[in-house]
Amino acid sequence: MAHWLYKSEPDVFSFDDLKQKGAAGQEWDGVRNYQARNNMRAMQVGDRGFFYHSNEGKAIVGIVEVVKLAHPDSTDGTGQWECVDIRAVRDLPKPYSLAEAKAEPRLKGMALVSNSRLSVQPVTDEEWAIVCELGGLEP
DNA sequence: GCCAACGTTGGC
DNA sequence: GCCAACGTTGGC
Repeated sequence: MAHWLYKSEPDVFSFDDLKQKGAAGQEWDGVRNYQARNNMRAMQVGDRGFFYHSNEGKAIVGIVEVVKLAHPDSTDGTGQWECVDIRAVRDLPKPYSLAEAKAEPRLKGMALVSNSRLSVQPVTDEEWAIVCELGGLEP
């Protein structure tokens, strides 16, 4: 099962906001970047991902799960943009900051560190395990 | 608030 | 199809 990372400015839409949406989750709309869209097209229902707060917080704060395959973005009039729906699974017990990720040699290749502008990123299994562990989750 | 990095646009 | 100009993102 593949892993992902979603970025959001908490001022606009935070992990708490996603938790409010409950089990049905939230359409991850508004993404207007081809790479990010392609990543979402590759997602399967049940794929887990990290939820990252940009600007304010700058940390991975929670775990999310894909609940609906990529479909046309309802906020898009052109039909060329798609998105998945995601739901909140749980908080990361210890939010894992960008500064920590940058200082962790094993995460040098992580997209969050090396390509910070991509809003929906793939996460390798190894990166997933490292961040979960350092974020205080049981293996 | 500044600016570097990146993606997109549009003229040629 | 190249590339300069522009807009946006996001860290600092």
